Amino acid sequence: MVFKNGSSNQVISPQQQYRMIHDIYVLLQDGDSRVLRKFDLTSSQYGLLMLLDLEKGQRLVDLSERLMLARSTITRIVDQLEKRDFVRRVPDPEDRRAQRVILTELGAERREEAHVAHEESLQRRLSMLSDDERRQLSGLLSKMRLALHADLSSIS
Amino acid sequence: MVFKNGSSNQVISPQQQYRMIHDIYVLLQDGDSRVLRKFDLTSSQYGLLMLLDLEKGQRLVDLSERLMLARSTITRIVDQLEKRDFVRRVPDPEDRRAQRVILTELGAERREEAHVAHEESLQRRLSMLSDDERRQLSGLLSKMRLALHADLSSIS
DNA sequence: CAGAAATTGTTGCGCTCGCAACAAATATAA
DNA sequence: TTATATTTGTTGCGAGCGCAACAATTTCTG
Repeated sequence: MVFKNGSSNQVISPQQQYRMIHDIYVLLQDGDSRVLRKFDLTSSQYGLLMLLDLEKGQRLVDLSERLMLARSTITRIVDQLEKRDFVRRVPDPEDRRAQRVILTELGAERREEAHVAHEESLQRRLSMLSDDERRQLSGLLSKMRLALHADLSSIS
Repeated sequence: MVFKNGSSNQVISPQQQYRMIHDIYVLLQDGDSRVLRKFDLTSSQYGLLMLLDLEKGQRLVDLSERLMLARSTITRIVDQLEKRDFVRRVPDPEDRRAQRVILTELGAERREEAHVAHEESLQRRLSMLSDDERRQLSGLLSKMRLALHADLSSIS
C-alpha cells in the first residue's frame, strides 16, 4: 500500500479525512497489540489497568465511560483480570449496587512492565512529529473530539 | 465525560496523543454506524462498496489491503453483499485463482443512497475545523500514516 | 412515606473480526 | 521440465464487543 506524500497540504474531503484517521487508528492499534501480546494483555485490558489504583478503585460504570466500552464488556475484562489476580472487586462503601475495581500488588507490577514497553514503543512510533507539530495536532484533535462528543450527545 | 478545552495547545505525551486518536476514531465510528444502519449496512460493508465499480471489479486480496481487513473478513463481507444482490463475484480472466468483485445495478443504487447520507453526516460532524485547520490536519495525519506504515512494514 | 424511574453490574445472544490451515493456481528455481 | 515456494480465496474456530433483559439498589416524585 502506498500513501501520498504528507507535505502537499491540500484541502482534503471529509471522506479522506475520515479514512486517514481510520488508517492511523488501525496502524497504531496493530503496533500496540504486538507490544502488549508479550505481556498477555489486550489493548483493552491494558487500558483498563492504566485507570486503576491500589486504594479507592474505580466503579465499573466509570471505567466503561472512560474507555468508551459497553458495561458488559468491562464486566468481562475485569473477570479476566481478576482470574489472573491483577485486580480485585471490592464493594463500594457508599453504594451497595456498585463494585470498585482495585489493582493488586501483582497487577501493579505487571502493569508497570507493560507500561514501560508500551511507552517506549509509542515514543518510537510517534517520533515522526516535532514538538511543534505535536502541539498543532493536539489542538486540532482536541477540537475534533470535543465537537464529535457534543454532536453524539445531541443525538442520543 | 468531559474533555479539556482544545485551545491550550500544550505538548502532549504519546499516551495522550494515542488516547485522543482512539477516542476520535470511536466517536466517528459510532456516528457512522448510526447513519449506515438506516441502509442496513455496516461501516465495513459500506467501505467495501465504495471501492467497487460496475466493470472490472476488484480482487478480494486488494480489497483486503485497502480496507486493512483480513482476507477471510473480506470473503464474508462479499458473501453478505452477494446474498443481497449488491455485488457479484466474477472470475478473473488473467488469474484463475482470483475472483473479481463487481457492483450490480442494485448495489450501485443502494450505495449511492447511503453515500449521500454518509457524506452529509460527515460534513456536519467534521465542520468544526476551518479549511486552514483541515489543511494542517491533513499534513500531520499523512505524515503519521506514512511513518506508522513504514514502521509496521519494517517489523513484519 | 409509597410508588415510579433511573442506575449498577451481570448474563445470554449474536455479530465482526483475525488466525491458522487448506486446496487450487501461479510463480520461481534447479 | 519438474520440484518448490508463493499467492488467492475459503473455512473452522475462538476472541472481543454491543445490545437487550434482568435483579438489586438507589434516586426521584407525588
